[in-house]
Parts: sequence; C-alpha cells; structure tokens
Amino acid sequence: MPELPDVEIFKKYLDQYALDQKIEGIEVFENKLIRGATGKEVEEALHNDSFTSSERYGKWLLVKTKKGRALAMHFGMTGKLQYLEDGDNLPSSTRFIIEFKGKKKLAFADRRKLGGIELVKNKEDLITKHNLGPDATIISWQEFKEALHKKSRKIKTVLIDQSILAGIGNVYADEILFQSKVHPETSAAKLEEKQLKEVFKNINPVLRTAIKHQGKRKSLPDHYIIPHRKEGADCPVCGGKIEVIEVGGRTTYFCPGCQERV
DNA sequence: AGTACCACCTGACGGC
DNA sequence: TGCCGTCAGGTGGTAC
Repeated sequence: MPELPDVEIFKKYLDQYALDQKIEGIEVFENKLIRGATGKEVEEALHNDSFTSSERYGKWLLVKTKKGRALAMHFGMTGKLQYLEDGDNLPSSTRFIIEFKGKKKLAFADRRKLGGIELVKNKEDLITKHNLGPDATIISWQEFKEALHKKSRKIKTVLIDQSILAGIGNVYADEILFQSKVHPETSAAKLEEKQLKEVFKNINPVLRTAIKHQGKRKSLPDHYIIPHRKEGADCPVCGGKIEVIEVGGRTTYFCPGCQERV
C-alpha cells in the first residue's frame, strides 16, 4: 500500500538502477495502466532518451528525462518497481516494462491495476492535473493550519485528502493521529490549536521513521500503533485495547485510551 | 463550495 | 476439500 515513505523508497531504487541508460522502448502488457496516452505515444516520447533524475511529490514519482520530458508514476495499492538484467524473469503482475540498452529493463508490476504512468510536462503540470496540495513533508505550519482549521470533516479524512496535503494514506494517518493523541473522528475545525500543532509536528517524524525502516511496518518502533494494527491488540503505550472503526470508508485503528474523542 | 460516497481492481483469507 | 463472500485502500468521478 504505497504511501509517501514507500514511494520515497521506490525513488531511491529507481535512482540507483535506472538513471542514465538509453531507453530503447517500452512494452505494455496492460494498456489501462498507461493513462491519457497510448503505449505507442509513450514509446515515441521516450525512445532514445534517458532518465536523468527523479522526484517524489506526495505519492507520485516524477521521472525526468534528458530531453526534458517527465513521466509520472503512481503505485496505487500494489504497484512496485523491479530492475531486471538480461535473463531475469519478469515479476508476476508486470503491467509494462521500460527497456534499456543492453537488455536491461525496469518493470512496473501492479497486481490490482490501480496504479499507472502518464506523461506530464513537469511537476506543476502533475500538481494541477491531479489537484494535489503541498507535499506532506514540506508543508509549513501556517499553510497546514490555514488549510485545516476550518474543515468540518473528520481529521483523519482531511489528512488523507491529497488535495489538502499530498502523501499521507490510511496507515500513516492512523499513526500520526496515535502519536498526536487525537481521535481520528474529531472534526478538524474542533481541534484546539495545540492539538492541531501536535498533529503537524508528528507528520515528519512518522514519515521519516517509516522511510528509515524501509517501509517495513512490522519493524517500526514498538511505541507505534502500526505494528499493533489488530483489533483487540494491546496498546503499546497504555495497555488498553486497540479498536477498529471505519472512518471515511477506511479501516481505522486507534486506542480509545490514548486518543480521546473531542 | 464543501463533503460524502461509490467504482475500479484482484489475491488472500476465513467460514461453512 | 473447495466454494464463495469479504476485505484491503489508492484515485477520480458523481451526487447531494
């Protein structure tokens, strides 16, 4: 379930393996995952070009080419990248591959087909097209407060709304709220400024910790709720029982002892 | 305008 | 043993 930390890991992976190699073509196994263009168009756009750098924005990975093009990748729920040398087997659920000189490949696999790629002009184009708010790791306190303090919606649904801030998904929203001792169903507008600031202050530490742990959720610190995402599990902080509810159609784990309803 | 909800997607899992 | 309903949660579109 790629959220911001997972995409940051994909970025490092792509930077390590797929930069500065001549692109000879692409092969598409699932047309639906090429958004807003045909496979042929993407092929023509990338042919004889090469990737020079990448940038993560929210849950998007923007890959730039030497000739000034940009390929935006989204990983949906189950997307991932795999770099292959000549003779390596394609991962299961490979939806398309980018072929480099020397029979090397970058495979985009996505079991549930909720991810995909598209051609964009640049980062601003991506942001406009998908109505993305500021990236969760760079938003300032002032911007954050301004965006949230009048929202009547539940704080959790606001946190995962990509048009408000980009990058936080279901799992890390629960973690940020647990660390902030804020109940996920509290209306954003009803939070005291102190609580809202606490939420803001926990965003970066939680996301950075997740990146440091390579997105492996079981290996996160024990005082995080993520390793205890199970109904009735013991809360690592107060020893109470973890509860499961649905918020905005998403499964939500929280500790009623630590996260008081406002 | 702001908010809520549903469709899409498919493999894993659990109940009977 | 095997079938089948349910669940997971990303985005984007629609309805209120």
